[in-house]
Amino acid sequence: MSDRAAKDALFASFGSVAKALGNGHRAELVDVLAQGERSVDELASEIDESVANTSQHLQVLARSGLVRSRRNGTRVIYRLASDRVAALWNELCGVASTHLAELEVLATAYLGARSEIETVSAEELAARLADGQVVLLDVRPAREYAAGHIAGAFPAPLDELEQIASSLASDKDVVAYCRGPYCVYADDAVRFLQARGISARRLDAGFPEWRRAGYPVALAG
Amino acid sequence: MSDRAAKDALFASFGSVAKALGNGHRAELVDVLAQGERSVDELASEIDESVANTSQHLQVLARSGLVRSRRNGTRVIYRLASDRVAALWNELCGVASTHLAELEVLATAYLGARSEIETVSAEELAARLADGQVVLLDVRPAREYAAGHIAGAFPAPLDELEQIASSLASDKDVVAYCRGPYCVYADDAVRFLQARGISARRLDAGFPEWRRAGYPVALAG
DNA sequence: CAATTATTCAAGTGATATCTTGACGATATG
DNA sequence: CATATCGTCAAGATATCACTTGAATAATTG
Repeated sequence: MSDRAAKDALFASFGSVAKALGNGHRAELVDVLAQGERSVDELASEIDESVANTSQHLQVLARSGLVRSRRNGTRVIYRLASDRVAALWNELCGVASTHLAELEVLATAYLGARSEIETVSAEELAARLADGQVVLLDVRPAREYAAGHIAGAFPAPLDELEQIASSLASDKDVVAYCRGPYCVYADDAVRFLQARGISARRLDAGFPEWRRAGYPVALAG
Repeated sequence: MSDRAAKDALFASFGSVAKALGNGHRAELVDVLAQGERSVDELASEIDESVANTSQHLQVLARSGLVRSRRNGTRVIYRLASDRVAALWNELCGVASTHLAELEVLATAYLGARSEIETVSAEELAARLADGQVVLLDVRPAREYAAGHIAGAFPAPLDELEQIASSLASDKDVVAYCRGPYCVYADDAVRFLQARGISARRLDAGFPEWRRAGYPVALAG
């Protein structure tokens, strides 16, 4: 093989990994899988696609090494190949939001105007958690909290937020977090709480980023 | 717009950035641009593609925000939009090499067996440079050295390596570096020096990674 | 202003991706 | 073993991608 052919093959191989992420549905699959492993069926309903199509997208991700699968009874469970994949996804989102002007428009269309939603950095949150002056709410679906959450966070899935809101001590800051910076859950929670007179902020990242940054977590099992 | 349509559009937009990297030629363009800005013409000959095709690939990269261009006389000069793009590319290569089994085969086909080529980490190199016990050779093309190099490195493009080799003091360690871990130049240089009885090692990264890691560099202008 | 150089554009062709549909395979359960 | 569930496979329609070719445009030079 000539040098050029070998070089082309090498770069095509790097490219194939990017190509695997280069589809909205597959990107969303990676985003969901960053929260924890899922069956094909669950993933399909999460991204609102058919099972057959979802399965095929998962196989594309698997062929490029980004995800792995195992069988559990009649189910096949997919997971990210490693934390590095989540880190890559995160970096990709960061680059996109930095350099792609249209992204802000699309994010606003999906998430709503965020001007009134204050954020907290991971660093600040870690410090305030240590002080015990903040109530931290994990507003993701219950199973994601169960799979792992920020140390000290309370489970507060959106459909239970009403009851939880009534029991919040008024002398503490409330912070909500969810899957990541482009997830609606925390925004929805903050707006909900603000509407009831509770001032709340959102963590500017999600659980996966928090964990990768080495801050304290509580993991399942 | 429904939530689902908005969400699809958002993730498709993230995916579009990955898609831009999801082609071997575009990946190679990003790899070259990580060394510094280049004209379309230069890039085309670097990746052995037609100018028209290269131009079109560059426009794909530009549309996804990964590169920018400016005109200089009759030439159009492209550059990476920011260091974050190089970091993303680096992370992508890392994930690919970690999770894609075929990559090792392809890398060996292009770079040759690396078993006899010892590497040095950036950390170790930085320490030994401070001691003054190492001769550091930048074996990239001259213009890349000129655009910026590791502080203390000597220019040693491959076609001048013969003369340089004869003037190397024998009481110092020799380390070569080039564009990155998948660049042949440093491997070729180490093999060349070894064949003349000079024991040499290669830096396990390239100049872009060194610079991003915050180690000392000398930049043009 | 004509000629030159560097780049982009537009059109066309073959290859690849995406999604749908219906059939098939694997595992568990009565 | 029959049946249900979950996932994958295979085939086909449509859209998009990659590359080539030749023409068009932009800036510079004589």
